[in-house]
Amino acid sequence: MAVPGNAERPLSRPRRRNVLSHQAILDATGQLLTEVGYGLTIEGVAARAGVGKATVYRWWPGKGALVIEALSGALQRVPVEAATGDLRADLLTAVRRAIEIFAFAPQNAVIPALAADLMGDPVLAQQFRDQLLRPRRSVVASIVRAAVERGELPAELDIELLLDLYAGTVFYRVVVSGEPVTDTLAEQLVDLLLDGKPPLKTARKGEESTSS
Amino acid sequence: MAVPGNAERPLSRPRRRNVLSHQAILDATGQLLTEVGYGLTIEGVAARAGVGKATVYRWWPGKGALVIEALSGALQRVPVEAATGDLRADLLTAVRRAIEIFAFAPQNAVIPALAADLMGDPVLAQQFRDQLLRPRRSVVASIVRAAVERGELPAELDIELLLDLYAGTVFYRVVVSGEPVTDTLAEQLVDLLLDGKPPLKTARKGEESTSS
Amino acid sequence: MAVPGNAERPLSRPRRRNVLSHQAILDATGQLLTEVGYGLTIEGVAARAGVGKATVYRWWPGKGALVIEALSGALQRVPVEAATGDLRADLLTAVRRAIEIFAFAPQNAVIPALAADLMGDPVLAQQFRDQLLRPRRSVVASIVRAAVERGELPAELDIELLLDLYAGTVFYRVVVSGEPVTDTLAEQLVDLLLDGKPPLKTARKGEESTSS
Amino acid sequence: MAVPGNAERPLSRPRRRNVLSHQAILDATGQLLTEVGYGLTIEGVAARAGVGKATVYRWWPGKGALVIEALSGALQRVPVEAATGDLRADLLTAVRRAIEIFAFAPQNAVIPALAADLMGDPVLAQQFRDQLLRPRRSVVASIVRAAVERGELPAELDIELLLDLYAGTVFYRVVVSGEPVTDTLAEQLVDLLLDGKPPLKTARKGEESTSS
DNA sequence: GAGTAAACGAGACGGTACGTCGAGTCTTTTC
DNA sequence: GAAAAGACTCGACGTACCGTCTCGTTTACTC
Repeated sequence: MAVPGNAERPLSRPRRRNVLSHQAILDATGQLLTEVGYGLTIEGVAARAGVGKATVYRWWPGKGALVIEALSGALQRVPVEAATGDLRADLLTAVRRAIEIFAFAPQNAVIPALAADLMGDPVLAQQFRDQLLRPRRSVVASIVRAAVERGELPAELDIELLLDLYAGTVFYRVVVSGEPVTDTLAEQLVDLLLDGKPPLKTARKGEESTSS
Repeated sequence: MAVPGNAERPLSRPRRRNVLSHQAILDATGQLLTEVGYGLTIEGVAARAGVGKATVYRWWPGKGALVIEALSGALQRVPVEAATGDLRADLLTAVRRAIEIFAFAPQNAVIPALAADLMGDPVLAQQFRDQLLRPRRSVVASIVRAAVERGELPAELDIELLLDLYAGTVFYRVVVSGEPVTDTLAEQLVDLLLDGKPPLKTARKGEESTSS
Repeated sequence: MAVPGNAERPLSRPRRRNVLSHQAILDATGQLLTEVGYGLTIEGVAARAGVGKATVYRWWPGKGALVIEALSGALQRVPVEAATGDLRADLLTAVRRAIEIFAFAPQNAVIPALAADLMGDPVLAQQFRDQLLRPRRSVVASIVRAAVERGELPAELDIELLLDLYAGTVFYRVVVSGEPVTDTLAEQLVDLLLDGKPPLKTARKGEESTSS
Repeated sequence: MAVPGNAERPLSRPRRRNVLSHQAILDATGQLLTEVGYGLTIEGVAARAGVGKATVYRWWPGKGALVIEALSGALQRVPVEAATGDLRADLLTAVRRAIEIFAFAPQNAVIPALAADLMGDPVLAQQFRDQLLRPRRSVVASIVRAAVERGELPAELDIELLLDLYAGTVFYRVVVSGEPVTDTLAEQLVDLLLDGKPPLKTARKGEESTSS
């Protein structure tokens, strides 16, 4: 692959960047995301990071890309819970995780705002899906795929759609319909996806609601 | 419509609003929504409507409320397709309708952007749900409720969740995951919701994709 | 002239402007001119005046026009010394005045910098000449013209050139050649202009020098 | 040069001694002076010269010094017209030369801008006068001095002032008063300086005007 | 049908942030 | 060991909108 002898030399573009500034910008972005959400400004990030605005613009085309990279960094520092091998339990964990992220995490308002920006910028959308979405989806996808291989689920299962079903429902409740998001919801979703059981208005257990 | 005499007399307050300006503002908002989307500005609306900015602010607290009212007006001018009584067919129509709105309508990017604004403004969220969401949901809800009463669906069916399931999945595909939104998706969703059939990667028919 | 009945209606452009802001901007400009000279910034002027930048740009196209107007206001507050009727004395006063302005006034560096900007902006040049230059020149011109009418100077005297001769010499010494500007210079110039006496290296009296 | 045997290696890289870079910088400065005038930037010069900004700053303290040196180089390549020995003719030539430089040369706007910078920087002023001004002035000064020695002009003539008189008048007309600069002006100036004739509004011959 | 008070168009106001440019300094890489 | 390349902080640019606030001017309700 590489030319023998000087394999480490990046011939095309060395692109020297100041690692300290770079990290300070991402840290400042992370802080401001929790403080003011997606309404943060590049000017504010630069000031917080002790950096010139131009330095931010040199490396990121805009707020969206910057936020995605900052979230991506935070994401990688969150450990992935190990799969137990129990499909129902693992899927329930995944749904609860989605509920946690979309409904209760402190910066849960960031994702909808960011998502809205994706609609008009395919490049940004690609970056978002590659850096933020795919890593998380692939964790659940491999759990489901293993179950398929064990014969617990149909061979032709549309795994991507399964993922969209539970994540989309939770997301939509939080962002659009405002219906309550409780742990019962997680169970209803798993029952539907694994057993085809239609969602019933059974007695609810936890009654946490979004409401924010 | 107007009762001759004093039909337009507001009961409580001498709300002497200029009906022409009011409508001009809503019209301008509608035009700008299709032209530049949710990125429209109050300044632009006022200019387009031939109206002072203060007149806009006098009647609407901000961009969100204005857009909701404009969309609501447009919504009322769209006729509701009659229910056939065939549950599967009517539900399929509803899903296709959601796909149409979220994925293919010219201003489909408006809803996510507006939704993002709802996260930080409960009053606006209430307005959105009352004026835009509930009317559409109640159409489908009554279709489903009729089927429940006919015994075609379980008595305890969680209708709200059913609505969130298909709408959320479509919305999430368009806005977040970017997975393709095709007519096959509509059939998969209906199969799952009515028959509990897990979504399979069967041969797809229509292969329209979102692409935006 | 005006249509009877509504004579007071300004038909063209009323152009409401906030007099307080307007004056605060000019005052701030004047202060900053003495403090930092022509290197002042619009941003600094706006901040000092407690005004938004846009307000400055609304009424002035740029730094040059703003500075001219500020200087013009200051100029009008300086009383014009009365002509004595003694041509030599009055002209000497005028030359000394030019020396004062170009060589010793606190903001004497402003005029050259401003003048340099005039070279590329005919509109600004016109404004400068109308508002700053002409008022001062016309004072001296009328003194000289009176002397012409009394027969003390030739009827065909090129008064404009006379003005350029002494002002230009002083200006050039200060700005370009750096030669000393003393009171002897004033006398040499008057001797040359009134009597045609060539400038001699006579014993100098005052030996003030520019040097700044 | 230093290394024996392969002294002819200038083609490999813009390397080594300053000579190549140095000249490239001066050339680029000259080009940009004619293209954009004194508004050129160090960044632009460096880019045009194919040189890093730091290289420019290593050898020149700023834009002013760089421009002076570039102009000085150009000046030396202009041949000095020989003196005829006819004082009036030679002086007329000198005045016309000043008119040419200040009013009609393509970069005539450079000198005022540069001059404005001199006001705040005595070191730069000294450099300007040594490298640009003195060479030209000494040419005319020696012509006049020769006439003094021949007895054609008074022994005590203040030659420096004479130079400032005509150069300053021309400069001032172009930069400040905007009065027309024609060939008649040259004759009026010479008449005044040599014969003490006051400037008259005689019929003008050439009516070229500055207009810039 | 006159008086009057609101709502109106127009747009100026103090602000915030935008994204760009250049200054002058500093660091890394290359020859 | 000089210098190319260019990243860095800083500050100002001129623009766009924000939401508030006068201005006179309609208008249409009240008396």
